[in-house]
Amino acid sequence: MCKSTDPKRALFAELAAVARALGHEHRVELLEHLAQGERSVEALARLTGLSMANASQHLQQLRRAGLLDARRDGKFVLYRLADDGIVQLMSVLRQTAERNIATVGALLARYFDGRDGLEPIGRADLVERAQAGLVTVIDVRPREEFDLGHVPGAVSIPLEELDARLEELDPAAEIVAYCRGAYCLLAVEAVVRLRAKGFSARRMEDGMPEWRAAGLPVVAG
Amino acid sequence: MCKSTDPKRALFAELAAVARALGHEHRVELLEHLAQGERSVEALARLTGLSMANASQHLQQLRRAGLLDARRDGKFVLYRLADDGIVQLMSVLRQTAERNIATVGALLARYFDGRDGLEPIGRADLVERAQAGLVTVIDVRPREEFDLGHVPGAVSIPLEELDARLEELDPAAEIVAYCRGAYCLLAVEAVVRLRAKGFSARRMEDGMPEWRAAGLPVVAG
DNA sequence: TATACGTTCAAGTTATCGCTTGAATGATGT
DNA sequence: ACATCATTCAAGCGATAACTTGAACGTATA
Repeated sequence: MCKSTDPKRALFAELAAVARALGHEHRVELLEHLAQGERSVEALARLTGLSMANASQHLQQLRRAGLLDARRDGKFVLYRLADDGIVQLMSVLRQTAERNIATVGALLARYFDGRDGLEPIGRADLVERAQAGLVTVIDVRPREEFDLGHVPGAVSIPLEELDARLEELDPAAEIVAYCRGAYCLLAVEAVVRLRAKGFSARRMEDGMPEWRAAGLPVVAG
Repeated sequence: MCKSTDPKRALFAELAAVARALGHEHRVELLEHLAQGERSVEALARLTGLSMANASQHLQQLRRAGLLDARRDGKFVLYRLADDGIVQLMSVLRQTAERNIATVGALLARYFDGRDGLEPIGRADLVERAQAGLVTVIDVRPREEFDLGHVPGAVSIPLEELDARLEELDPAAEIVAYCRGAYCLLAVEAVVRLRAKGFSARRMEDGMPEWRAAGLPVVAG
């Protein structure tokens, strides 16, 4: 039979340990933020609404599971994903959840279909049409995140500034908005507002982390 | 900002719930067995060494997470994976664990490198060479699992019978063995024994569940 | 109908997890 | 050296998960 049951068991235990690290709402949220780039504990605590001590503990748990790396920069400790493959792991987890959990489907239907009728545009299509000059790509995340890395050629228009900067956009071109990922609602909101103003707008599938994970070029600064 | 924080939180919670379902050694092992095909609670309890009540509870937990389906057949309740994509989820989880956890690498090194020097053969290569008649494919799992589904053209030689059935194998052909998956050691053991007898033997990458998940043909019965 | 068997349920114990609070550590700037 | 700030550690509480035991449920066989 499978000769040594010990190492098999140990492997199962390791897999379970990694899975358990993903097995908490707050840690999933932390990873979602960290998929954007490295962040300090304080920034993550603020973004998630967790106490510093609590955020720190969850981050250390993720680090112990091998999902995060930490480095010190001055008085801050910056965490980041240990590996770009972790985005893929989150993505597959999300797909599984979407397929299997009725409530997820319902949530998505409620918050996407009703607000954003059109299918999102795929990354490959987007690259093609952007090169042909057919689309204007806008990045609706906060400028801080834009600076850390964005789609080449994209214009930074944080959602708060969108209404004030409509005149910058070409009404003849199709506008494609993107933000942090499949479940970030920034881009959905942007599309809804743009359509209300008569623009032809769609959102890009997923968001920055998946773009990066797909090996597509990223511009920083 | 991201308009409603509620649905986002709910989504994180759902992802975490799925991950938490994978977050126990025994449930990972159960899924690994179920990747081979549907099994009764009794069979799974026997395979894993768990008590029936305990196995039942873990299975129900996996079912609640949407990872398993159950159906009744006579006095047995048969569980199976709710979705072939779950094999992919397990696979990505394994890859992440391998990349990130030193101990997993060490375990693999200890139990594979020392026993099975050659790289495993990829599925695409295997299909090609099998069609050209260059290799003999053997399935070293118990016959019960072979019957539930195997690689077309493969010969069922459970590991226990291998030594007694060496004369069936062509010493001139290359022999490729496969079993349940990347961490099943049946095929590794078979390769070691065959090489000791002078055969040219390798193992196939991964195993039956991944073959099935890759969309390659499967023969049953 | 009665019995056997596989499975699930319910209750109870032990261990672990998540969170808060308050103190300790480590780097920075005056 | 001192104060400041970001982070981590340590202790304690409440909640949840894992496992065992014994009983209940459903289905097939005598």
